[in-house]
Amino acid sequence: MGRAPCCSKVGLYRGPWTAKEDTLLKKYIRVHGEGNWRSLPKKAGLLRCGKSCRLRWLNYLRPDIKRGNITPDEDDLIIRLHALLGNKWSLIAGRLPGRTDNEIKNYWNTHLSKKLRSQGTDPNTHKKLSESVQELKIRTSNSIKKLKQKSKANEETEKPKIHYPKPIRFTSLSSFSMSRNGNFDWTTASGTSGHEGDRRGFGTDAVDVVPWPNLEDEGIGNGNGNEVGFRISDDQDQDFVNGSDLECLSDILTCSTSLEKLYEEYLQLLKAEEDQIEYLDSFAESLLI
DNA sequence: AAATCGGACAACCGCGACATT
DNA sequence: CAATGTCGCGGTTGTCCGATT
Repeated sequence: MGRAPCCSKVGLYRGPWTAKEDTLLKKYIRVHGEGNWRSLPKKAGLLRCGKSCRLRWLNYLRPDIKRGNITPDEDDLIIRLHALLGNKWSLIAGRLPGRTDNEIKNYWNTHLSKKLRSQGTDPNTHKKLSESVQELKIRTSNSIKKLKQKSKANEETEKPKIHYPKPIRFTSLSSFSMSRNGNFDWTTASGTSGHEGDRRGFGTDAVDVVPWPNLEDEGIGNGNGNEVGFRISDDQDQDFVNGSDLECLSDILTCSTSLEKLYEEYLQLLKAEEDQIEYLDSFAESLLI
């Protein structure tokens, strides 16, 4: 249950601080020191709430504040610390003398997150965006392989059926993103490719591909519980029993061979990074002590 | 020259943690 | 132990200002 906002009191100023207010605040703190923010405004002759005074002092008036000109070294440090600590701006600021949490937060939101994105890195997870996409592609091809096997089995046991093409509903792989907690963001996955006109990869065939977060249930996942992939929805399985569907799949499966190679390389990279992650973990612990 | 847009950053707000009564 | 007060944090909003149309 939240308390009433302290700045809603009638008669208190809000918005940008004037030079006069700054002077009053600095003068008061120089004499009496920081703290007692609740009573400070009254004593200092300011018509501001204590929170506002505290913020103004910590983020702007404090004498030891460095302003602007964040160096490439600081850039790098912020990125590394963010990778370790997440949005713990005060902790990050604590490692950067003269920088405030607010400044770092703003700098992150306006500069660094864009910089990382432009480098193909997810600013929330610090993982390569292409890796996320690659993983999804691999899982898709695995799903299709399974489906192909299933279709073959069906062919052997059932008479061929004629199925008319249905409009495709295939979500664009390139539009996935990772959320802060490491899950994929499916809300962005429909978008432009969700309409009937977009039939990339599957020709005119009817495939309804839906998010499939529980790959482990099918023995496909690697057991870490964080995987997301595709499955072809059950009610569409029958659409794959005719030959034309499988022809379309062959292109994808050819592609999946090279994806398997890429996946091998990816696993090797992961292995190589394990040592580095171990080092970073111990570094993070040292920061939090 | 005016309008619009977008980046940068200061300031606000809600809430949780902790301290005090 | 519960109620209340204070502080600090992180997310969001508002405003300023330069660039672009």
